[in-house]
Amino acid sequence: MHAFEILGDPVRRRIVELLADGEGEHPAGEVGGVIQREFGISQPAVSQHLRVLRENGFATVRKAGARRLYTVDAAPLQQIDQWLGPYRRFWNQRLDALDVEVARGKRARRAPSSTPDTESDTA
Amino acid sequence: MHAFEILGDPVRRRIVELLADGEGEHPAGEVGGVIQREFGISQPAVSQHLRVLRENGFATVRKAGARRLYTVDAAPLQQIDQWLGPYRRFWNQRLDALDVEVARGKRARRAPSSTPDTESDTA
DNA sequence: TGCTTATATTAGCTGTAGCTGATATGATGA
DNA sequence: TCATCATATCAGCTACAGCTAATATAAGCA
Repeated sequence: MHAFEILGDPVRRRIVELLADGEGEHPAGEVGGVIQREFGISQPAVSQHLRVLRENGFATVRKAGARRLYTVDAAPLQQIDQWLGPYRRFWNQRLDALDVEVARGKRARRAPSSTPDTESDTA
Repeated sequence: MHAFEILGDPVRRRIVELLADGEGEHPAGEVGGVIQREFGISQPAVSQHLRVLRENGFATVRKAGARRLYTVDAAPLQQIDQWLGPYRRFWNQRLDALDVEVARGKRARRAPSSTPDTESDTA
């Protein structure tokens, strides 16, 4: 199941956001409570979404007594980030021309930028 | 309809890839042919996917005689890129810790993040 | 004019994702 | 040992995404 498909669901997207909020682990109930309030869905529904996230590498669980502590795993997100790679040129080429220095955070020491593009396609 | 949902479908994902391949415009039939071969679906199916992409800002069309020339529009992709923003720390901090010096080519001495949580939950 | 080519639209079918209610599992405290 | 949390699982329902076959639209060509 592709990462995009997983995040296609707004509930799962929100769960990932909640899991990534703050550092470290979040008990299922904590996240679940928020989701149930925000989306008006039942506890099993949330649990099923958590399962999908688990089974697809978006989260890992650890048992702590009766609780299940969830941690977000960013690997699939990074995968999306990589898929996005080739398309960045579409909005980067504008930035390049206009204000690459500003975008970088004024860290330009000198302005040598002799080779701004590694591959110049002449297509 | 959220960008993730659009790209959740493998056919649409592939269409976006094909549209972004090379520079500029692609006739519907060209893309459609590839898709039909790769996925074994009908022409209307492709056309419907193209419609979804159109209506959600992933592509624009121009009529050229009997042809429809499609161009990818990266705006929704950029939106995803932005959504991804907060999660980059997960794979960037590893880079930071491990080989930021290698990557940057010089030694960057970072102060340890003394305030990890900006907002304490008082809700 | 009519045939063909390129593409879109429509109507209708079907599989399945996501939901709920009920229930299982297992830790916890009295 | 039992009642009670915390969470997961299961069975079954339903809406809808994506498909196809048929057809519409419109341009190109003889």
